[in-house]
Amino acid sequence: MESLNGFKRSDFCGLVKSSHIGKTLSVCGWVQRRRDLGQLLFIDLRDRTGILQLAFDDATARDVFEKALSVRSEYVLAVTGVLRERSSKNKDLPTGDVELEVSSLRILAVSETPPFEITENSDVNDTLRLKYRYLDLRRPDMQRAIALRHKVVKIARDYFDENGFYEIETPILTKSTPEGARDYLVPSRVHPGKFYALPQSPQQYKQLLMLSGFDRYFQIARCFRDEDLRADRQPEFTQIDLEMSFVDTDDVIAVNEGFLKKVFKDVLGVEIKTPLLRLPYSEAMARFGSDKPDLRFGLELCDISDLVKNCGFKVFKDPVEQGGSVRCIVVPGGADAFPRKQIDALVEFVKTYGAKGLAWTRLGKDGTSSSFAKFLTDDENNSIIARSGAKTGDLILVVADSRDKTVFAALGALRCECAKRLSLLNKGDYRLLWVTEFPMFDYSEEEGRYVAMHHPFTAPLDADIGKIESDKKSCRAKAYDIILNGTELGGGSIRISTPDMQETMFRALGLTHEDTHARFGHLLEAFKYGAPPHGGLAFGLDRLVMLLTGAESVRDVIAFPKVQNASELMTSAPDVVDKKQLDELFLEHKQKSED
RNA sequence: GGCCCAGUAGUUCAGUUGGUUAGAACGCCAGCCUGUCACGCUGGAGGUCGACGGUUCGAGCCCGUUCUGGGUCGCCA
Repeated sequence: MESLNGFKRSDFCGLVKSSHIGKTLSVCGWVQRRRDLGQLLFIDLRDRTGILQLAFDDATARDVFEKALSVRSEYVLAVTGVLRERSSKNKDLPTGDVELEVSSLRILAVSETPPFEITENSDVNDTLRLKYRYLDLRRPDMQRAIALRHKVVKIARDYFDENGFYEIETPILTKSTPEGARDYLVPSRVHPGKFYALPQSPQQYKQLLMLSGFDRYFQIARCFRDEDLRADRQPEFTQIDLEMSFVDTDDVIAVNEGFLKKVFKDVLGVEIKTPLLRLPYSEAMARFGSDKPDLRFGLELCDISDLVKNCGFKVFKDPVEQGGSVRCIVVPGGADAFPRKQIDALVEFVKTYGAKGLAWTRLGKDGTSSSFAKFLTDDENNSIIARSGAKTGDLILVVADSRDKTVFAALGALRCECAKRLSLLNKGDYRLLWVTEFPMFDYSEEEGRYVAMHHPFTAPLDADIGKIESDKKSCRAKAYDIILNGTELGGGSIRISTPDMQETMFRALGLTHEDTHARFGHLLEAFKYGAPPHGGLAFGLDRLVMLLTGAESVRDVIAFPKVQNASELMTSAPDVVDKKQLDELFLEHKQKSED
């Protein structure tokens, strides 16, 4: 192996231009491919910018040529030579007009044959990719994703700086709070038996920074939640987190629309029209069955409860009587697009969302078939078709349930599934919107009480202040989510900024005075000293980058992600630790408490 | 915690009704080759069919359990 020994890189491989022809260049990188023609040898050298062809000629530089013969895939080279025009050009390569005639070759590192080829969009299974993540990251598409992620972070820093935000770090070792996700806990050595929690978000700290008078804060914040993973959910993730003083909903929305506009322009060259659409939560649910609607296609929900509330079909009639609803979507052309077998699959699909079944009517060109028409009168059937706007060739899909929540969940998911099956989702189509006026409270079946839908520091709508304790069900919050193509990109709220209101909120959540003060005493105490009205928002950086790159999982835009069981395949974290480490944390505590 | 999908050579996959010695492509190794660029040609090496158990005269294939990875429901203020 050789050292650099005075070698200085003059250029990156992928950035070499035809205008450099005749100049002596020095480049370094990894061997992508070797083509041995006998007395002529080509090596494609790769760095993060791209590929440059190196040429070795036995006749003109025998020593270098013979050295080059030993080179294999992924060896690390530093070479110097004169750039020359190729006799035959490669149109597929940005540097395809030129090649480097190598006069000096240093082999800086050898490499074993990698367990998979380092190529664009390689189709290797995730286990292997993640075990050798450092090799996976060499692939050009991964390099681009990570570079794009850097660019988004850079835009965030520049944009929020230009708009008067300070970047301020908040602690990683912090205090566990109830409400919300499971915390990751870190045992304290100095305080045996006590634990830090890793932050689920910097929520309380950023609010306190507003109280401290910093006016505008942002942070590229690592957050931790000990919950099960999904394609768009990692236990450890990054937020672009921000908070502003003396603002209401419109102010927070405006500054963040500016940020999104800039990101889309600078990263994708896409012009986003602002102000963005805003949908109240209730309308989003009624029209799309979701608080994160995908607006790239229609298939809107239609409420037919009133048309079937007196019908003879118990499956429709009973849910309406029990306070639920009957709703449908119309799939244009669905009568032909979805044969019986596919409809059966859709029936199974909605069951995973708790629906008991899926009723349907196919308005085929050669006649109508239906799973429920025979139970209704002609008038009832016709009124459903009229209300839904279904035409010949369409398919009507109906979900009935005694709980609206289930109807929305099933139909909301079903409309996305149908869109996917009909290929209605166009790449390059970016539909952003705000969902606003979320309910303040959500009833938790598990806990048998109302919990904060957003978090307990969220302020109610001015019009609903009186409902916090008296009418939880219809009390709305100054909370807003930013949605892109059916994915929640971020969310935030205007916060409660007076101790009275905060105490009222905790009381409404059924927390005792003792609980409240043990867990949030610092916040309540702080609010006594003059908090400005404030609010903010946090973007999921991973999700934003995922959508910008077109990746299907946040794993593809995180350098070292975790797998579904929250372990990391490369390092095998989490892992057992030495007994000595454990004893320091727990044994001494145990002995003390036994004394 | 539930449901669904996948696991065969280094990689991506094929493998018929359960039947002789498990195949292909790429990669790897060797030889030949002066204009390749997914170089080409010739030859070669390479397999605990994820693991364990069962059914069977016989299992990559059928059954059970389990492990690993993925998707998803619950969960994720």
